[in-house]
Amino acid sequence: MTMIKKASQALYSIGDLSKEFDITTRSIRFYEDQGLLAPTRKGQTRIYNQRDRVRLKLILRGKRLGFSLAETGRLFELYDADKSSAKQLSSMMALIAQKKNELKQQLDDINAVLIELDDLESNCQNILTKLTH
Amino acid sequence: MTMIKKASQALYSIGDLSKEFDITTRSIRFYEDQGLLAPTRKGQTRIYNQRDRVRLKLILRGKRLGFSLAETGRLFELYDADKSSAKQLSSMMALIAQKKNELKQQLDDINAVLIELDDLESNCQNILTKLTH
DNA sequence: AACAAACTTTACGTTTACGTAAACTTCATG
DNA sequence: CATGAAGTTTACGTAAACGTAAAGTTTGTT
Repeated sequence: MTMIKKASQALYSIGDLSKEFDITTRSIRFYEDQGLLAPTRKGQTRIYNQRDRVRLKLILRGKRLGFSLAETGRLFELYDADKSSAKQLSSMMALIAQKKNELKQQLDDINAVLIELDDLESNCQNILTKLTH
Repeated sequence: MTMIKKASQALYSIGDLSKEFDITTRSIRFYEDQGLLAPTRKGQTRIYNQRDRVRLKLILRGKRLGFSLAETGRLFELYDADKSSAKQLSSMMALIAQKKNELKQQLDDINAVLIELDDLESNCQNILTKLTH
């Protein structure tokens, strides 16, 4: 409930995070189950630090983008991945390039829908003005 | 399999569309089941016209954006909706505004991820050059 | 001490978006 | 005419992402 502080390290309970991001504790535990979070424990109780919190934020951003949890997990792996071998690195860059392409496609899609909605909106506005006039 | 023409109206079989958009016929029938498509019939067989095809394209664009089929359905309804009453129109415009906000949020999200991926990419490129050098 | 609030695990249920198989009809063609 | 390709319906199965109890522990407060 109250934020736990310990040597200038901000710590959070599962309830803290569920309130902050307006999700259920069930969801947070599920993300852990799927390997996307790994809070420490104090006894049985989960303790989340700043990094965990950022991860959770990233998970939710991914969801807004229509990423599956598995996809978001793969992105996490990309960040944490072993960058020691050239082979690793180039297969990694291929993945990055692919993701970038998907996202660019998504950008185009969104812009298209936005234009259509703008169109529809001004159309509605027009009819409305005529109606109330 | 061959495209059916009839007085300059382009018509398609379910197989045509499944090939064109690289999806299964099962999916197409499912979209119909959910009320997103309504092809005419020739006997038992579904016949899709240009409008159906466009709709299908929009469904798939929606999917790329992470829309549920229900959401896409609601968008379709927006387009087709009754624009006769001022009440209808304004509640409709509220919906449009909401969707626009969601999409703008999504735009921001995508741009953020793209920047991060660019970052990660150049990072990788850097290490790779040093490694192979 | 007792009580509520917040935490825990376990486990079955639910929705969405199809996959997959079975069993059938229709149609062009060798 | 049979046979293969493409269409149909019906129906059960499945993965993802949780929802929703149930049943128990821990902790701070009255």
